[in-house]
Amino acid sequence: MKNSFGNDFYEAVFTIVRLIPEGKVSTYGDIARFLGIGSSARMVGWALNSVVDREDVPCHRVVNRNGELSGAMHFATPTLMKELLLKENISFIGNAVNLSEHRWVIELDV
DNA sequence: CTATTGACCTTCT
DNA sequence: GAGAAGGCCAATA
Repeated sequence: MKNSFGNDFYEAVFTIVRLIPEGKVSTYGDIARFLGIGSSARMVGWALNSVVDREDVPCHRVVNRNGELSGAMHFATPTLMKELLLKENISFIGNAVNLSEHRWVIELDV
């Protein structure tokens, strides 16, 4: 079946991450769920791993359910992710993002 | 080809 | 409320 993303789960993730507005962040689970949880949130991270070199996809705007920068270690530098988020005026709670203020909800209802 | 790990989340005990 | 286990799909060894 040719779902909107059913063809390429990866492209779907890239597309959504690319649509993340500035100063907002999304979570792996939310994205995976939006796609239909057909592959688990894990695949989302793997997909992003292929995009770390691509500046078209702000992987730094994607964090885990806890708001922690889980994939920060996979970036060029372990602090690059935090730095980028800080430049976006994103609030930080210790080592995690303030999801209460920057949790971007996918346009499911909007 | 089989086994293990991996940027995770949900649910049961 | 906290902790542990399972599940999902894919890639790498």
